[in-house]
Amino acid sequence: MTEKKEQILQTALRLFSEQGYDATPTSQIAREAHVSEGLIFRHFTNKDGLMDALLELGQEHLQPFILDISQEANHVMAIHKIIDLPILLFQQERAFWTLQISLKWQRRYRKNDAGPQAYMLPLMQRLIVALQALEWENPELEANILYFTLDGLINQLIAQPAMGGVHTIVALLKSKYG
Amino acid sequence: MTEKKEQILQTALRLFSEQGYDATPTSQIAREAHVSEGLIFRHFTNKDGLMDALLELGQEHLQPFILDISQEANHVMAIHKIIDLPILLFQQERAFWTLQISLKWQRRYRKNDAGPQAYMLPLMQRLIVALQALEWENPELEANILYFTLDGLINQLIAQPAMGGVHTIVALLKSKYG
DNA sequence: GTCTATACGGGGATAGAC
DNA sequence: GTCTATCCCCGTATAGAC
Repeated sequence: MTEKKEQILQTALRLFSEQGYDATPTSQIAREAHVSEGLIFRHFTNKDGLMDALLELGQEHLQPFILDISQEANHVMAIHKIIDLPILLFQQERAFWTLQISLKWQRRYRKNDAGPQAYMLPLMQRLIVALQALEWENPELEANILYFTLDGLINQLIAQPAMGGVHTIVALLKSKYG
Repeated sequence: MTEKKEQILQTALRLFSEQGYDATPTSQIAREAHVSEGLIFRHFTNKDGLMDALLELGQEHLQPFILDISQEANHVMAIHKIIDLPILLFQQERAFWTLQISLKWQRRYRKNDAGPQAYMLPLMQRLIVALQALEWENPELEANILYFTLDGLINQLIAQPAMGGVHTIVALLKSKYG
């Protein structure tokens, strides 16, 4: 991975997440990455290829978190880690997340229909198991509800980054589950 | 409002919500609305004007629901009506909602930063009052959490319309609040 | 109100030199 | 690996006839 190639990825990630995929011309990416436009196509074939590369990178960055939670033996800890995930990811990989989430709504990229929430499935499984173990009455439904809540939370974080009181909300949420 | 103008609006709403704003050329709108491309610009000045018209229409369609809930005197009923709103809106105004929500992620349309969730504020206010009256410990935080949950729910509905078990989830959610 | 024809610019992508 | 120059299409928008 050359420095220029990396620069392209980084710039594209920023611009795609800020402006959207369709609204970001390759010329702008090239300009802000201090790179010739042709180089983008040398490295990534076409604009779609550039996006694909970004999504793969995002997946890789996400893996450790998923793995850690899936393997967490303590049920309450597992739930709390899942609740913490939105803020954690947002702090560390904000642009990646904005991109992933906004992609859900840019239907051109339907090929990733399996993607956007597919990586969440292991977490859902772990969550259901935890709620069962803690003897909740409707583990599946409750898992769904919590999932929605966290989805709403991360959406809010992305839409309004300076949002205050997030940690209070997360704390209250944790207290509800164990 | 002539028939052709209405046809343009309807077609644009469908295509914008299915494909996104940037990914939908005016030529396609014209073709599928069985209208000349020039007519779109006669009526709406430019593509942005067309979008603005759609957003305004969406607002108008939403008003009755907001008003009804804001004026609901019974606290538990108010909460339940708010919980019902996502499914209700989704059934009646699916395309409008897909458009509104996807707009949040198509940053080109930032001028509506006040819009996307601004119309939810009255509901949040009503929700906080209701939770206070029902003597919940942290009305504001709880209102936030419920708001996130409903946001996640409507997102899920839009992303996966055939989703089963929605009503069970809504029922469980209602039982939690009164 | 509506259509046809057309202008104009910008977008993605390629060729070829270094 | 990288840049410059260039192509071509398609998207938005306008002009003018009916």
